[in-house]
Amino acid sequence: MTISMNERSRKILEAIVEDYIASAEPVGSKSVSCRHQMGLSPATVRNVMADLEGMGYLASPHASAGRIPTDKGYRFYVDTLLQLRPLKAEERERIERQYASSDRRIDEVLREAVKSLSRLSRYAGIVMAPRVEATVFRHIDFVPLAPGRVLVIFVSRTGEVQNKIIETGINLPAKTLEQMTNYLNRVMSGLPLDTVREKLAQEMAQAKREHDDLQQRVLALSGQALAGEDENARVYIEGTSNILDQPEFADVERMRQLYRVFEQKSQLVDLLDRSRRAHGIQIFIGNETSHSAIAGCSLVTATYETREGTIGSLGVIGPSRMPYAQVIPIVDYTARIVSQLLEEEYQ
Amino acid sequence: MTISMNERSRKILEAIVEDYIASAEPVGSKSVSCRHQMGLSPATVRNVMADLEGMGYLASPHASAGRIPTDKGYRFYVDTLLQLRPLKAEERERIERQYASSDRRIDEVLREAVKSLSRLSRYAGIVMAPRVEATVFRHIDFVPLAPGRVLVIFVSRTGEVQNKIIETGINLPAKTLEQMTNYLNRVMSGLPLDTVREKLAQEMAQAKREHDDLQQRVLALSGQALAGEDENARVYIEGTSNILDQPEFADVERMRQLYRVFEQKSQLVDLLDRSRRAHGIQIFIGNETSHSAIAGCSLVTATYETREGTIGSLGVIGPSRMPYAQVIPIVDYTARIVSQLLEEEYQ
DNA sequence: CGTAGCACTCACCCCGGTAGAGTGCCAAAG
DNA sequence: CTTTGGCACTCTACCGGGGTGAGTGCTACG
Repeated sequence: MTISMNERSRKILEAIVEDYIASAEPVGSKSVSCRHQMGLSPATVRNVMADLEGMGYLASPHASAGRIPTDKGYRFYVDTLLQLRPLKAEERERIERQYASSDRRIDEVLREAVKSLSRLSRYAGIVMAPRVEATVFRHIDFVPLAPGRVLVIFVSRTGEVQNKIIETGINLPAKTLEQMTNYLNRVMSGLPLDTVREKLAQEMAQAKREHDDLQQRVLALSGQALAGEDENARVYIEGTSNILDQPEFADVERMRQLYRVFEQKSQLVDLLDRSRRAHGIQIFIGNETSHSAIAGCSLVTATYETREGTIGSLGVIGPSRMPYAQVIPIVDYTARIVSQLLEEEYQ
Repeated sequence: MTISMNERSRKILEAIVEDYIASAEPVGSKSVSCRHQMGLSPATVRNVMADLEGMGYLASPHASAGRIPTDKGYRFYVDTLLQLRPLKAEERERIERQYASSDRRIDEVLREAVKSLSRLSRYAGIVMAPRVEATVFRHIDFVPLAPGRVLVIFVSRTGEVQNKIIETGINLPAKTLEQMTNYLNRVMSGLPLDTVREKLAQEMAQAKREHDDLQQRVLALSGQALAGEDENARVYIEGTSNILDQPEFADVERMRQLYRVFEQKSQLVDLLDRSRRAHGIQIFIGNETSHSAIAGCSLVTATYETREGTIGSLGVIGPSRMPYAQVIPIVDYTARIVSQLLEEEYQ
């Protein structure tokens, strides 16, 4: 009764995880010994399986069913057993084609990415857009809509447009707004947004000293327009109904829980944000997410980035019983393509 | 065996529909005769129920269950039996408060509306934004992003912002763009979008005659930017997971179908568009939608409008077994509030 | 025309029996 | 000491049957 993970145990764990991924049914000793002709009798496999269960890699739903992998089992599989199935040229091409028609603006690209992820993985695609803070100032514009109400439009270098209507209280003359537009566009262009914020604050202080009330107000406007947006609105999800086809979600209560999570998004924001802080591919399995509502689910994520650093993350969410060997390359390649498209925009 | 709908039959139909709405269980003759003490024995009620079934207002799931309303039954109930339960002052206030923080821009207002609808009805809220064609030109802006790529921003009178990146092929000088911006903003401001389109076409023709290639190109840009957007993107849905709580969706297959519809949206676009063409409250019950995927569901919609006419529609989607008496006033009042908020924007 | 009574019909639940899959353990073989 | 074959055991899933209860349809009567 070895308590170590020798070569044989690993092979058997691998076989079980892969069988279970393929069939969604508890795997028994016999099927392992037969289908993976490794010259071992069912009895031997049974012994090993008992060990693996003792070590926490497998669990049995009930006494006389086969075994299914635990979260720990999946983790071990993903970390040390998994052999990625690289994408075929035609698959890579298919991914690339997806973006051909897109207008290369970041939100367009991300929207295509989320569609592509869900279609290819047959699970739910999930993408988190960069925080506005991470963007670079390109252009600002004030459009007076009515006395006391101004629409502020802000464009980032990558062509993202943010806009906000601000109640100014008093009526700002169009002339002042125009002058201010020109000034800001000249001075701030090309600066990262946090720098822009600082500068605005400085200029406001100066305007105050000079008792230039009008200018102070317009600067305040700009500051408001650049204020951070709703975190949850930055998450795109698509293909959630794919997950409904999975047998593990035949249970209505679990579906409900999962859809609450999709609708609420905040837990996804949390995970994608954690992923963003890391680098490259990351995998959250089941309870590792520490969000019990998505127990039984895994998240495969990757970061997308430009040469100025990581700017966001994207991935796939599906049942823990997921063909990681295929999903990981899909997520990985999508992240690369997205990075590349955005990089081109940066010039 | 009367084949007419006399007062008594109507009362009984009403009782059955309301009991079924409240309980989600087939209602039997006894419970009708008891709970609605109308001085009739179960046997009499049975006779009437048999008639109602014969006329197609009721159906029995199987021989010895009670009866449930058919689509036709709901239709009759809604059209001639239903007594609306008007909103209490506090409920109206609660709806209004929802919009207090919104920035009154149309998409903000609609986003609040869809949230409010789903929260109040406890079903899914659904809102369709106006078509761009219905809006009035307010402002256009060109932001050169890179040589050969221009971001075109278009603002409607209500402060909606649409933007699009256009590949121009050749490099348009900033000067030309600026002149053109000024010109277009002067000439087009306040015109409805279809008029703007026509005018653009005229001006392009003229530029062509005058061999003013640059100007012709910029005009073409503007035209492209005003092109219609994706229909499906105009639909907001929220609170879909509310529907999962309904007992009629305990069946996984139906949930799947429904979620496919929510994700795909095109069928909803169709219904909301039909609703928009009508006036005021409209109710689609079950198969009346002629979309079999949402069988068993009803849609309560209303149009929102300004003094210039109907611009969009909003409503609630839930099971046909829906407390119409409460849902209809909610939808109605929401549409009024939205109309009013937008009207204020129009000045 | 309304009502009471009665036989009938299903869906639902609980039961017990069975088949099948898979395990755990043990003793024998390599 | 490891592997294997054998065997008893366990537990689930599946089936068929009887009982129960709700609700109906029909008929006869006031």
